[in-house]
Amino acid sequence: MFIGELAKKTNTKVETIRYYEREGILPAADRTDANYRDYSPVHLAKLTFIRRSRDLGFSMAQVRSLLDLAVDDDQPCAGVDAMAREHIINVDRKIADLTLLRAELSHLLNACDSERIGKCRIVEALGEPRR
Amino acid sequence: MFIGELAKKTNTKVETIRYYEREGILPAADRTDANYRDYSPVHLAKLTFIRRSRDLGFSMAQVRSLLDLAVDDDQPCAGVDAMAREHIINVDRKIADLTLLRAELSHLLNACDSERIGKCRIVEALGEPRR
DNA sequence: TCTTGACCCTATAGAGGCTATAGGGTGCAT
DNA sequence: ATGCACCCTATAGCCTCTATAGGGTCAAGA
Repeated sequence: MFIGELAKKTNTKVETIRYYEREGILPAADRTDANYRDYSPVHLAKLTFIRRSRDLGFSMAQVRSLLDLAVDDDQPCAGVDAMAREHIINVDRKIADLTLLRAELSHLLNACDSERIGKCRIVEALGEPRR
Repeated sequence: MFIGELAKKTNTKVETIRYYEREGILPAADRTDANYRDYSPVHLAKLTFIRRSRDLGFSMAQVRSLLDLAVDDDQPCAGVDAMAREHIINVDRKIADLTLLRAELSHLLNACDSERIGKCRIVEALGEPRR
């Protein structure tokens, strides 16, 4: 399949796919006589993996090491597991922060409804150094 | 406090602080006779807020607008109200996204039966197109 | 057969948000 | 007075894409 089809299937911009190839994160595809990239189902799976990992908030470097871990059949679980675990901690912290911010924002709305502008404490809500 | 101390306290690079000042998102500090920036606790809270917000995925423009809400002079209620409402929608969407992501990550963890080496399905799971 | 239009190619530049480097001043301890 | 860690400005570069310019390829239709 050509790059456009791969792009559609993985919901990725064509330019981004070429960028991934330049970065060496997606293996180069075979070329047709007309020098078109010709992708295989393996590329599709790998790119899907990359995109999904990026969506889940892993950095390029992390995706790289996830891919490396995937190649090594011996101990993939421990490494991948550890990365996911660490990531979950971050996500939980973010959800907590956003919930705080949300509360302050809706407080602001209520203050407004009661005709008196309340003090906005959004900075106070998130302005404290983390415990 | 000087810029280095502020940097340490907020886990921010000195260069980044100066960048925020140039961008007008963090107010300029007073200067000492030697032209050193001299920061107050107010700067500390504001910068902490900025960093947290950025970490939560708000763009610079969004952080700017959140900070505008915090200017507690009597602004026209309607404007503040509309802005706060908009941000709440945004925050709710972020919370929903992260909650989903959290579920997926913990699903990933479950897919890893670490007792059985070589049977890790995390990698497979990431390579599947999204249902 | 010739043209049109959707695709493909490379190379390069730009955006957003930092981060690093060069070249130099400040201030305190030894 | 000499180090050394810190501060200053100005400018260039990095990361992850995304867009643009300038140009080939190919199937379908006039």
